[in-house]
Amino acid sequence: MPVNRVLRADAARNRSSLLAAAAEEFAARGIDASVADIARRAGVGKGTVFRHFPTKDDLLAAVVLDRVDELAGLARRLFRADDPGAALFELLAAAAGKQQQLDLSFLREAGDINERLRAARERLFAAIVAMVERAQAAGAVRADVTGLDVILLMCAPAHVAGFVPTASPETWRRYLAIIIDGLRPEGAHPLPEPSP
Amino acid sequence: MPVNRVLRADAARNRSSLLAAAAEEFAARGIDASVADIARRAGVGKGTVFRHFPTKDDLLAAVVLDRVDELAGLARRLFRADDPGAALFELLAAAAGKQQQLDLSFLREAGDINERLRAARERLFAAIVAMVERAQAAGAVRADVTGLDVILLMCAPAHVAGFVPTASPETWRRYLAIIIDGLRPEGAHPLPEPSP
Amino acid sequence: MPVNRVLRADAARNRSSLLAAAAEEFAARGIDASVADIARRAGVGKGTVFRHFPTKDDLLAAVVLDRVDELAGLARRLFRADDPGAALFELLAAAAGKQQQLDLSFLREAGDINERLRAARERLFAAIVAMVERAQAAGAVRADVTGLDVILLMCAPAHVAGFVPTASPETWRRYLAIIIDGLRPEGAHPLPEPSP
Amino acid sequence: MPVNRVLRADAARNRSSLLAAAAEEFAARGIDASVADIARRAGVGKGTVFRHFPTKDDLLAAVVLDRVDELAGLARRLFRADDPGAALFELLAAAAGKQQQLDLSFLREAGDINERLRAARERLFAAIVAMVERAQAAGAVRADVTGLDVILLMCAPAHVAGFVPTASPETWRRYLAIIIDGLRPEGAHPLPEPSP
DNA sequence: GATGAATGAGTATTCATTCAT
DNA sequence: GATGAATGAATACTCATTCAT
Repeated sequence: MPVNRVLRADAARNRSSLLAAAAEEFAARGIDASVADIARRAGVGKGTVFRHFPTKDDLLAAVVLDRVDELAGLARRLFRADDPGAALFELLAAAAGKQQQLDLSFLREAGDINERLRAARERLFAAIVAMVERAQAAGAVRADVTGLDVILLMCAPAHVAGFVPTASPETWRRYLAIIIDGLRPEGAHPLPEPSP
Repeated sequence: MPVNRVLRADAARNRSSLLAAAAEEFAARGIDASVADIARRAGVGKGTVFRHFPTKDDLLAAVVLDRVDELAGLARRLFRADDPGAALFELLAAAAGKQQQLDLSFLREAGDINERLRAARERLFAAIVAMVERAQAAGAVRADVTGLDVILLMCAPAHVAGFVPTASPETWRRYLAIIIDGLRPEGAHPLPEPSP
Repeated sequence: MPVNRVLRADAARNRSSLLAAAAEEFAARGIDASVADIARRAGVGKGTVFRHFPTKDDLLAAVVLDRVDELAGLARRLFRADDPGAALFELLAAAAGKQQQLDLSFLREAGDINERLRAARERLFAAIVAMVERAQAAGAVRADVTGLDVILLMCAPAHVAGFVPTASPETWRRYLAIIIDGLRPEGAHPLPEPSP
Repeated sequence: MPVNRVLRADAARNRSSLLAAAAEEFAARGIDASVADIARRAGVGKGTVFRHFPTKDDLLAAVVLDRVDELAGLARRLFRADDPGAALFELLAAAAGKQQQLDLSFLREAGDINERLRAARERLFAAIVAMVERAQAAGAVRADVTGLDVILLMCAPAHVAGFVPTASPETWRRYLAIIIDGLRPEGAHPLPEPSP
């Protein structure tokens, strides 16, 4: 049993090295980052990657799961905040900042994903929906947008800031601010198309 | 000449099949779409792709060039419109609609691109910058955004609408409307971070 | 019929352009020269190459045939020369010079070759064998070599001179001279291995 | 360490199978031998070739390096021999024998070759030059040839013997003997063209 | 007859995944 | 458990050959 314990500690250490290395590589090279590079960056053999994550996709899912879990935790904490609008916008900023490191667009692929990831995503989405409703009730967000609208739009700042790799790594904040201004009730024009 | 013409007709048909097929494949599978798949979708042999476009990158560039040229033409026409704000927003809608078919994010790779594509992109960007300034002068767009901000943000609606493939193909219009509301002077909050 | 005549003149002109262009390309790029390049150099379409020579190999064979025919003609002329040794060495020089432009090593592939080429090669070889025997009778060539030995060795000068592309195009003459000295009776040492 | 050793044993076995297979394929099909064929002959997967040799050129270089190293080692040993002429001729025989298995003509491509191969080649060439000079001083080789001449000529026997694939695999000895007779001082005629 | 567009088999190379050690 | 060697499917691209015009 102690032997087992030690091995587990090793395995756990490897697992987190791998997650960290994968996050960095996916951020830097996109979804095409190679398993070999991730293994090298984590300082383990290629085979170890596959012992922990049966598939490259599973590794990616695990990385995303980390981010989603962090966001869901933050959402839980922010839900009780005094200013519902500020709380929502803070969550959106956190989400956009995460994406700066990893395009969460992966979220969309709902089909053959990890079950745990799907669950975490649902938790996060439910939290965001609730926060949006609270912010709308407080008059901080226009009434004609849905939680899903906000979820989708929160992916935009990192995406468009990524077009200018030479810019400051905080550039996404500028575009989030513009989008948030679009989400406010003041000066809102009627929206075409229903929310999906 | 007629003989030549006829041959050209065949080749031209193949060329446009290829451009169409490539646009669809790139839209569906991203930049990693395979030349073989494009050829198959176009109903031609693999070799034919390379006869028309010496490189996969050239094919991609040609597809994007098509879109960019159309947009640049529209921009030229809209620049003289009576309502500068409406004109700009119409151009953004056209741009977002094009992207529904092809992520123009390819635009960012300024490095080793086709010379013609670079030129067309510059033309388009210059036109957008001019339209933004005109719209700002007319009070239709907030004063603290730049042409580049608008160029970047115009890529967002197609991107986020793409996350919900089951939604109406016009869903991007909803998100463009929200972003445009964020670009208006009414209710604008000061922006963090300088424009890149 | 006159029309036919004219067309034939055209065809003949194309055929010789092609042979010339092919000789140059094969000499410059080796056996991997591309049919497209040959056609371009000859100023004709690719299809025309295949009208005249059903196969790239047939084109190569035709080029070689030209050279072999020239050599066979020279051999016929030289056979009656006064000095059998000088005559043989002159023929070898002519052969080595031809190879400078086209590696005749192609001669070896006896299998699936053009029938005409095989016949021409046999004529040439027979002539060389006869000249060698005459030169041996005259004491100009050592008695223990065969015609085939001489045929094989005559391919060496161009081959080895080709290793130094920067050298004078006449460098092969130096190595032919050394080989010829090795073929002379003076200072000949007994040969190991029978002639193949 | 033993574990590592065992793995190495496997890899080493594959590496030598590959070198052997490559030598045979390159000898049989020339430089255009395909990596797939080499892999098949070696009984390994295509990927294994590239694990051992990052490039087809690297594989070719490794094959040639093997031969060149063996020759350079022999040259070092022979340099101290009593009979300088016999020593040189023995080295030439070894070189010609090696080529029977692989046309060293690859040696000529001085451009983008492996650094190790270039170094080994220089060592070998320097050794041959020294042996030639020693043999000339001893009167075993004519004074008007250079080390480079000998280097080039030593490639001829294998080349010409290769024209008769049905002959004894030792046939090259016959042609080397003739060329060596041409290199002796006895009966030497003045050479045209300078040494390259 | 001539042309060059179309074709597809073939090439070197990459990379996720498996497995012997 | 960990390692990295082996694998082979996949990819962009070339080129001899065919064929519609």
